Formats: sequence, C-alpha cells, structure tokens
Amino acid sequence: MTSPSRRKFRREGEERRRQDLIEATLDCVAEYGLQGATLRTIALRAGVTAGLIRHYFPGKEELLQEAYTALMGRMTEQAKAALVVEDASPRQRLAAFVTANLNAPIIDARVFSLWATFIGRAGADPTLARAHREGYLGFRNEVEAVVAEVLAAEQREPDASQLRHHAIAINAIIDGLWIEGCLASEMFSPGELAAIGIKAVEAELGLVPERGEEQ
Amino acid sequence: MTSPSRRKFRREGEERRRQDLIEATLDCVAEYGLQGATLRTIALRAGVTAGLIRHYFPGKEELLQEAYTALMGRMTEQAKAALVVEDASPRQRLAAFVTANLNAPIIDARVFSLWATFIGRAGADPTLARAHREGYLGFRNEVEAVVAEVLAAEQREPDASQLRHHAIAINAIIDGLWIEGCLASEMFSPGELAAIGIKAVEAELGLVPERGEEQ
DNA sequence: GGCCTTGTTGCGCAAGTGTATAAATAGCCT
DNA sequence: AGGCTATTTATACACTTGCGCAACAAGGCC
Repeated sequence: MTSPSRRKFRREGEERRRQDLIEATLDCVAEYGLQGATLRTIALRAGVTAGLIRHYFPGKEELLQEAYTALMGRMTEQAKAALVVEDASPRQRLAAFVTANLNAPIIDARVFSLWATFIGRAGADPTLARAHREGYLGFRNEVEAVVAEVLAAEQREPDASQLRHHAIAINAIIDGLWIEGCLASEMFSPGELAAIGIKAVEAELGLVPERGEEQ
Repeated sequence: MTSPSRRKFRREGEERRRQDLIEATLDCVAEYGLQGATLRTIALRAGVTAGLIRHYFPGKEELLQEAYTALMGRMTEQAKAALVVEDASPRQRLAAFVTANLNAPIIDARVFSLWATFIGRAGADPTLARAHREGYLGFRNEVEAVVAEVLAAEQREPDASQLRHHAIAINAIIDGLWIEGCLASEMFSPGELAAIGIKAVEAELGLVPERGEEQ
C-alpha cells in the first residue's frame, strides 16, 4: 500500500487557475528573470505540476505574452486611476497624479524588474513594442488632457505643439523619477520624489508657486 | 585524405579575443535576451567555437559580468564626455550635455535593450545593483556640478538640498526622454527631444529664455 | 451510489545547456 | 626547418528545458 503515492489535488475553476498561473509567472520573472522562469518553476510557485500549464496555454510563449499583457494592464490602470480625483482643481489633480505615480504601489521594485525585463525584449519582439507604444501613448494622452485643463484654468492657450511638448516632458519627469525610486528607494525620504516631481512639472508648465509653498 | 576536416583557425592576441567575446556577448544579449545568449550562440557570433570561451573566462557568469561592466563603462564615459566643452558658458555646457544625451549614439535601441535587460536583474543581483548605483550617482554628481556653475553664473546661491533636488529632477528628465527616444525614435523629429529636454531643464532651474528663443 | 467528464498528474523524450577534457595545430623561437 | 607551447577545436557528459501523452481521480450529474 505504500506505492500509490500520487499527489492529491483540487480542481479549480478555469479563470482562477489561469490567474494563478499568470501571477506565478510574473513572480518567477521578477525573481529569477526570463531565463529562470521555467515551466517547472512556475508550476511549483502556482502549486501545480508543469504539465498542467499546457492545459491552459498553448505554450510557454503564450503564457509569457498573457503575463506581460496583464502586467501592463494593471500598471496603466493604476496610473490612470490616480487622475480621477473628485472636487479638485486641475492643478490639484495634476499634483495628485504625480504624487500617486511616485509612491507605492507604483514605485515598486518587483514591478520595475518586470517592466525592465520585458521592455528589454521590445527591440526584438514587435508584439512587446506595440504593447509598450500603446500604453505609453495612452498615458501621455492622459497627461496632455490634464495639462490642457491646467493651462486653461490659468487663462493660457497653448497650441497643439506646445501641449505635446509639455506632455512629453512631464511624462519623462515621471518616468525618470519612477525609475530612480524603484531602483534606489532608500536614497530618498518619503514623499521626496513626489515633491521633486511636482516642482519640476509645475516649472515645466510655468506655474507660479502657490502661496504658502516654500521656495 | 578526406577525413581530417578540422576547422582552420587563427590565433589572436589575448586582449583582442577577450574584447571580441565581450562584444559578441553584448550583441547576443541585445538581440536574443539573456536566455538567448548561450555560449554556443556567442561563440558563433565571435567566430570561434564554444569551448574557447572557457579559456578566457572561468564561466558564463563571469563573461556576462564583464560584458555588463564594459557596457556601463562605455555609457557613462560617453555621457560625461559631453560635458567637456571648451570655451562655453555653464549654461551652454548644460545645454550641450542635454543635447548629447538625447541624440545618437546615446539614444540607441541596442544600448537601451542591453540596459533594460541587465537592470531588470538588479533587484536580485546585488552586484548589478551596486554597479547601477555607482553609475547613477556619478552621473548625478556631474549634473549637480554643472547646475551649481550655472546658478552661480546667475548670481544665485542655492543650498545643498536645492542643488540635490535640481540634479535629481534633471537626471530624471534626461533619463525619461532617453527611454522614449530609444523605444520610439520615429515618434520624434530630429532634435526634438533635445529641444524638449533643454527647455524642461531650464524651466526646472528657473532660467529665463535666452533672447532670440521663441516662446 | 456509480458513472463520466475533464482537470490534473507523472513520466518520457529529443533538443539544448554549461562544463570538463583530450586531441590538434598555429605561430614564435632558435 | 623543426620543435614547443599555448590557443583553439572537437567531443563527451550530466543536467535542464519545453513539450507530448497516457493514466488517474475530483467532483458534478443521474
């Protein structure tokens, strides 16, 4: 009676298993890199055996694709969510947007590791390149819309080219600070990155400091 | 006489071979990612057979380490080189620095792919993390020095904290624009990124536009 | 309760991996 | 020209990889 030691298991719903497998994949990529994210490692993390993966995904590549899509979706979703602030002036919304993007959970070493690992393949993988492009443009368009509101509230009427340049610059400021925050969070005191970001963004837009702000 | 078909080869100097192998490694990582950079692929690219690699490097890991070190060295060297401009005002040197960092050869898809691939492992590999930290701080200190000169020339006397914040912000602006330039160079007209960068940097420092510049 | 579907396991396979080591030969020294 | 030596090739090996497949059992249905 000692021989038939087959592993016990539970049947999970399809959506649940797919979610778990995708999450396990992201965990493995973040921790061990693309090379360390093997089917067996992923399966181990998800609490199943490797063979099961092929029951839900045609192959490893498709699993990675879906994992990256899920990651990007979550990132842009979180970022944009910071823009919906009730009862706030355009300028306050912009500041809240910057602040949200320069604090947890968007400043996060794991997410950064994932982003870098995947984006590094964008040059060779057109699918990744397009995914990034869409995410980036979506993000930038959101920024541009808020910038337009902020400047309108200041009675200024920038043309399309100026608006675009502002959006590109502000996007760069946020991205650049985001990277540093993720890579070396202990080098900055809490809220410092957000403060730097807000000042830089407001300087870019030529906004005068609000009364009560120190120079 | 037909049997002894052994591959012909040339003996190269040690330094030359090491350089070639490192370059081949970077090529493979940029093109196929860390997982695609196998010893056989690297050797093929370098025009030798796989076994030779172990004659120059203790193992694959050491080869990758040296390749990354070489890459970082080249990047920071190029970036800093843009700062040594003769007969120029501090403000002109800062503008030249921004311009140099937002054009070829620093804006380059291959270099970006390499940077992202390696930096994605920084979270798990302390060696990489330290290498980045040193490169980043060196870069930022250079920026801070120029900023100090620029502000001094404007008769302004920022304290250390303000100086640091300016350097962090300017660094972020350059990094953020660099990424976008590398990932989607065709989205920007030539010189556009540099123009955006210079304006953003000068706004951050509160410099008034030079006469002759359009708004 | 027994059956039936299918989610899940376990194992095997061919290809590819990094490493080790012996055999060959290119090129310098004399 | 001939030999010496260290660079280079070639082959072997143990291991991991993604994938295919057949057996198995969990849980709903009658």
